[in-house]
Amino acid sequence: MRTLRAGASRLPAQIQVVRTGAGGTTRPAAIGPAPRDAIVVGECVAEMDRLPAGSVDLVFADPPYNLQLENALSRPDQSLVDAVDDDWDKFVDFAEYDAFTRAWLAAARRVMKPNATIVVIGSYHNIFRVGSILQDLGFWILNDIVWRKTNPMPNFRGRRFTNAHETMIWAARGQDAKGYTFNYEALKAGNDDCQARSDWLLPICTGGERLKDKAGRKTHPTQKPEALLARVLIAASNAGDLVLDPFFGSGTTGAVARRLRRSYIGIERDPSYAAAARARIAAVEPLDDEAVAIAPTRRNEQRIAFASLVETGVVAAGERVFDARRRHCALVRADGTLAAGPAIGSIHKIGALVQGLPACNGWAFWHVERGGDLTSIDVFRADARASLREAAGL
Amino acid sequence: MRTLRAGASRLPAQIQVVRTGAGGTTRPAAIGPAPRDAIVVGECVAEMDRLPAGSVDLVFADPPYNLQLENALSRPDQSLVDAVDDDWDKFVDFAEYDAFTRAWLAAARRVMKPNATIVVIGSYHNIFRVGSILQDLGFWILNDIVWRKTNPMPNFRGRRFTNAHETMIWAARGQDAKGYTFNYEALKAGNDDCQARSDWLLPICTGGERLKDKAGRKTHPTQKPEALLARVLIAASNAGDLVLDPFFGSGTTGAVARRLRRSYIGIERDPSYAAAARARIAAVEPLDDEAVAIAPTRRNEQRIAFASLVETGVVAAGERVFDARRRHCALVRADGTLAAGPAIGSIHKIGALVQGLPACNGWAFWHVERGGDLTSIDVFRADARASLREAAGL
DNA sequence: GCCAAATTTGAATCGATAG
DNA sequence: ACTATCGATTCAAATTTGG
Repeated sequence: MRTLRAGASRLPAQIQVVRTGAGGTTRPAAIGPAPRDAIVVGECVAEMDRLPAGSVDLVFADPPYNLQLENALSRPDQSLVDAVDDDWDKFVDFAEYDAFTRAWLAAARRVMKPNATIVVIGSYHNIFRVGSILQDLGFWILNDIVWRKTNPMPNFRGRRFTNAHETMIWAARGQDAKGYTFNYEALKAGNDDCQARSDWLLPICTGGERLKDKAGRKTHPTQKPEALLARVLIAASNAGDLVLDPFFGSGTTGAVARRLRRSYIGIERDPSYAAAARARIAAVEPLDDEAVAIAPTRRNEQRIAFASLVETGVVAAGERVFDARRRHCALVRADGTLAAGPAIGSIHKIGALVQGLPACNGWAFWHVERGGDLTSIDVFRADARASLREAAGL
Repeated sequence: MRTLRAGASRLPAQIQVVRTGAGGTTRPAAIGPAPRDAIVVGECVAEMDRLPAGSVDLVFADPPYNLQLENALSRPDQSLVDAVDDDWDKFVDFAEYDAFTRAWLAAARRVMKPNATIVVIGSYHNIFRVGSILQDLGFWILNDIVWRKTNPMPNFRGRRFTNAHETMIWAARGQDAKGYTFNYEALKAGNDDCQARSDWLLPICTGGERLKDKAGRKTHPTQKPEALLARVLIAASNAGDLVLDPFFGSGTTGAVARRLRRSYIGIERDPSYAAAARARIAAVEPLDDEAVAIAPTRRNEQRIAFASLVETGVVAAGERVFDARRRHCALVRADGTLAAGPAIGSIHKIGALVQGLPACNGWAFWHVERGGDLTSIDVFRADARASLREAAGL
């Protein structure tokens, strides 16, 4: 349970709902600056075509699964399973589903920034079509991610394995897009300092989180858990980023985006879903900046030159550096290079040379003698960074 | 360890190796009764075309994955990863891979009995192509099954999630094939009387099971674990059934089939792989008829990430954690890290930092306020474990 | 011989930047 | 588009080496 704090009740005035004309048929034009924190009622391809190219940082899509249910399914006690039988999940054949998929993925790709990524969730009914078309359109798959459900619906007929997972495909806009957002360090720190895997274990959406009408019927048949979206947004976006969800449904993406201080655009063709999403998001309290700011990573830390350690005397010119087991050693020169026999070069080059390797991280490899023990030169780099931060008033 | 029993040492006289003419180009004809317990050296499409239609009970296929590796990958210690760079995994583009896939799947479909099923394993590189083509050819997908690896290769660059699983697609010959084999009760009985799920946790193939040459080099780059094949054969075939593997490789399918008293046909185009498979299978001791039952693995999967407690709201992002005597405190961030002043890191790292210690068990150290009192976060971890066990039906 | 420590390895579409 | 440089990056399990 989340409790309200001071300021919690302020309304999200920035939430807008844009409506297409009745019928919601194709209607291009628009292409101003992309709206932020908006729900658009309309067809997703037409509405994406109205957004400016290269404007969103992340796409999360939960498209129709193209379930092929021919008969009603009943439980062993003869009660009826409330299956997905909505019009939006009816496709005549694979060709039609493929054409639909190609259209919305192409539209999504246009509005993605060059370094944006896309996450599409699906089941075996549709995910192979989606994955193939993603590849055909030039997307570059980064991972397929398995959402393992702690509490899946059992297989009542006993003719298959319990369908206990869904699959997400995470893809960059293209093979050359190397600068995509992946908050590796944050995910690792949140996972007992162990790198995050491609299989995620999470419960399905139930209980108080599941939207229901007054009669207790679920508002949307495939509402995704907020925990799933939270992990997606934390992994592949930063605070302030713009997240597009072309199949907004009950608005889980918007609710989590607002809580994590991302902006969102949700496109939904059913006005009643859009209304439910709007009310839901309005009740969300964004987290404090501090709770969602990007964790600093080693990648974006201040660079320290080994030469500056020598200049300041932290490591003395003329002393010797060793590897952790004293199998190799080298001489520190006044200009911040090392000498090993006739060879002179950077801490990395000489580290690689003495080991006969193509490369080496000299910061991790070399140590100096302090009080009889060996101390990694990386310790002195960390000290230098700390004093730099202090000097900067942090 | 399997011990030899009376009659155990009889040689598998029925193992035959059939060879195509040199070059192994297309060579139809044949179509007598299907061979049993045979390894055929040749191209899989041509060799399948020589088998009679409707003759096999199960197809297991581990086709080339179409990896598209451009550069060498080295570990942090500069050792080189032995990547798959074999000729059989070279395709110029997706179109060529698709044509190849369509050809072998169509050939396999012809030789399947009406109620036969097929299992194809792959990774995100190829599985979406395979799944789409299966559907296009009229196969009816029954499940996608996730093989979760207990010991996957880590992601060395920190740019993606650890690729910790592979995907199998299990499909019937067509939508109308209702009489396929699925040993539901056996799987359930072997799984603590709990329905078998679509996610399987198994180690990769290492140790004594991994075939190696005299120099210690692995015989085949992608040898699958026998436990995986055993579960497939137990689930989708019966003793005496004929199992076809068109990409036989090191012969895992044949070895497990022989042990579980199924017959097999293995097609392999590389004579040296076929020879290794033949020797391997000859050493396998078939189980007693009654012993052909299930040995399920339920491994400890108790690891709970602090991030998952935050995602599910058990611990709220934005709240504060304290040590038992409230001498230290930190802020819970949405990604499951803690913030103490400017420092951000895991529960362990920040616990160590605030105490000025080199290490700290964050689970034991940190507490949250609940009803005015402090509760150890380890209590919530224990709760999460308990509900996991419950969800697993234990 | 036994236990501890060190080493090896696995289907991988795995950098950024300056010049 | 290319090269050279800097320096960032790993988990589980089996096997080998050392004490």
